[in-house]
Amino acid sequence: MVREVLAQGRADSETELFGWVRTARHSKSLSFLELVDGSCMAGLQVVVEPSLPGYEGIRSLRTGCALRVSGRLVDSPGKSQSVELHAKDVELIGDVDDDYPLQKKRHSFEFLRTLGHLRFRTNTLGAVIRVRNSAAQAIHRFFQDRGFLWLHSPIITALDAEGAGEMFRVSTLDAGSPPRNDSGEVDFSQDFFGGETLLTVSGQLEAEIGALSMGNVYTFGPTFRAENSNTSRHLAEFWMVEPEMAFCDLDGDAELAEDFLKCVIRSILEDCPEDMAFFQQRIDEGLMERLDRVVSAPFERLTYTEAVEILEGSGRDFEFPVKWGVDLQSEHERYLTEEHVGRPVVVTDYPIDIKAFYMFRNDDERTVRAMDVLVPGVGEIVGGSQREHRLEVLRERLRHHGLSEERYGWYLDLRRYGSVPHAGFGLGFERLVQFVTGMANIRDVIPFPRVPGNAEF
RNA sequence: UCCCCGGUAGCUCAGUUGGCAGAGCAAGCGGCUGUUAACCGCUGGGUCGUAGGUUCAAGUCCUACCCGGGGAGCCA
Repeated sequence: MVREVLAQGRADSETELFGWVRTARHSKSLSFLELVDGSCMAGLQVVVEPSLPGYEGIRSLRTGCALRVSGRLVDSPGKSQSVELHAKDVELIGDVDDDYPLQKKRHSFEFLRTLGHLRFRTNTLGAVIRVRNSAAQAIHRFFQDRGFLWLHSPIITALDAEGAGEMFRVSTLDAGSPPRNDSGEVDFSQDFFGGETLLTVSGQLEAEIGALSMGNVYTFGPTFRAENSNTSRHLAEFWMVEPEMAFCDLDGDAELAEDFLKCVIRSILEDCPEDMAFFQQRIDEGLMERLDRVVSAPFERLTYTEAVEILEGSGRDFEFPVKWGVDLQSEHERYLTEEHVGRPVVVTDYPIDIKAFYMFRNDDERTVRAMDVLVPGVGEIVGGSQREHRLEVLRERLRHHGLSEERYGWYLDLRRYGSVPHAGFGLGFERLVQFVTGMANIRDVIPFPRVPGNAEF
């Protein structure tokens, strides 16, 4: 691979490589081919002399051609690379038609999104895919090092996770004329699973089952929301990381979230220095400084009540006025993390009426032990809470939300049989990749974005 | 779903008060003694998003629709 050759290639060694031409420069007496293979940002410069048999064919090579190249690695007299390959044999494996749409110039991300099968070949998407890979590995390593078990929560589910979002239905019924019951409603008892099933919006409830049996667990897999969201921060299919810890309160949860973000970011910086340098240089000038502030300083901790006081005292004229009891808007979160502290902020203890039924009720009975981690540029990257583990309080909360005890029977069972305080959070994997790379649009940090109106491939 | 902006050559864009459709890059051909998004010359390349309308005349003005982007809401 190019990565190996550049990292450890010794001058005067023989080597063979497979890859694609990124750029080809021909002069009268020489041809220069930049060969890339996806293993790293940089390409290897291949120098071809006219004395090589078949040199006429080399002159028609251009961006996109697939090649096998063998030759001798030598110190490069050029400025932009330390070694280069002097070709002894060049085989054209796959030619490109002359309407190849990728050029050796900057393309807009909008245009590249229309070429979902070719955009992987660009510097930026290549770097994103490598950083994404590195981030996924770092996430597993973080949890594995701490004894968390990877729990494979189901993708097809009958739970709606209490209104986390609109859901996609999974069904094998005839969409044109589904069976109906006496009252004219679709009869899902005749469906594949004998009942209505949906794509998961969260593995949290299943993770609680895991945590209350195995201690510390995490889920890491695809998640689906059928919301008609058209923003640079939302996908209909995205990956989510959801740790859940038994014998743990919100403080432990917030601590884990902070350690987690710092560890994963450090790991990526170490693992992908070239890709990160590219993002700093071409995508976001403030990237490294921002990431440094994340890994080097403690996150700010604020209660919701304190956050509201800060916002009220800011002298800012927000579009949505701040008032205790209403949820923080994007502009409020931005002000807190980007301007007030300039680092990630953990906001805790939100009003009970704007949060889900399963969150632990504080003694004041008007707030719950919920937290959001806000980061500059992206906003909410983590949302979590300590869960309500007290049977009677949970029953009361269910009643208050108009939810039936029968439906949540198994959830109540977990509180009847050896219940313990437990807590967890959900992290949007693509939002993490966005934050780490500085990419503006979430559609450019996932290989195959699914958004309203588009699910190509 | 709502608000704002945009759609002109393969790509990135310019196009003035309504008056002959433009540039750079890419492609094709030629040149160039080691290039770095190489460079230099020449050539080809257009249903101006779609459908209507106003006008002697529409890329330009009006209406509707489609698509894209930014912001908001929903959230991760």
